Amino acid sequence: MNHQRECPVETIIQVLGGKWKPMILWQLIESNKRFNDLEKHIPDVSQKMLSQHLRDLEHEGIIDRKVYPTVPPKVEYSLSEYGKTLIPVAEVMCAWGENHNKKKYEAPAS
Amino acid sequence: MNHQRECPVETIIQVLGGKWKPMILWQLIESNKRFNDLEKHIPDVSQKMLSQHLRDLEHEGIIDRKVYPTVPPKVEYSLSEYGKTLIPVAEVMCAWGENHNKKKYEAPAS
DNA sequence: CAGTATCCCAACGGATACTG
DNA sequence: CAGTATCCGTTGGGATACTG
Repeated sequence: MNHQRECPVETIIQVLGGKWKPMILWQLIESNKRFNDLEKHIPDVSQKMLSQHLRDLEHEGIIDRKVYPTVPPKVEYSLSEYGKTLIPVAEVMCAWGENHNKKKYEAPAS
Repeated sequence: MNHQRECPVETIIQVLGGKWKPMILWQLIESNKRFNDLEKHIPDVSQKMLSQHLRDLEHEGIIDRKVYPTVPPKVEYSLSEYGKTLIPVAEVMCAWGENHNKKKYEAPAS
């Protein structure tokens, strides 16, 4: 591990750093979902940002997008095999974040 | 672990999500440093952002700031005990990011 | 040395309207 | 249904100048 210079903690922050990306991730870890499903499960997300974040994650290879050529169209999003490598990392991040929030709530030093 | 709604992956992304914060972290993991040292070791960071990020990290309890009341002033930054809990998390994030970058370089699919 | 203050630009994200 | 296009406000961050 190289801590001196180009350490790519930033990389994963960019991949997960959109406002709704972690939420999208958890949703797709839970089960494959259609665009509309994601909208319903993620309150307050706009179509624009949902669409944009989905394309970002797709381009990073994290999620798969399957289009069924029907009318009306059906599109299913799922976590890719590669995307599954993110799960343990996200769990670790999540655990730290949970503890951090708890700490802030208990001791509102700021 | 609760993956349905408020999962705090976002929390750690906020804590580490400034442009220079991961770099600052690695620097302070390596050794305690003064403001000027950090400037030297982090090329291209502006005084404004270095100062701002340091205060952010301090307020989150990640780093300690020790002022020596000398002339000229001397200020030493260090990783707090609590901040050290971030190290293993950052290592995991770093490892995934490193692999992700390598993958992109090998297979420039995009 | 270790910062602050100010100005400014670019990126992010929300609201709304439109489409194959 | 699953998006895209446009507009617009907010925030993040760079450049420069100044200070205890």
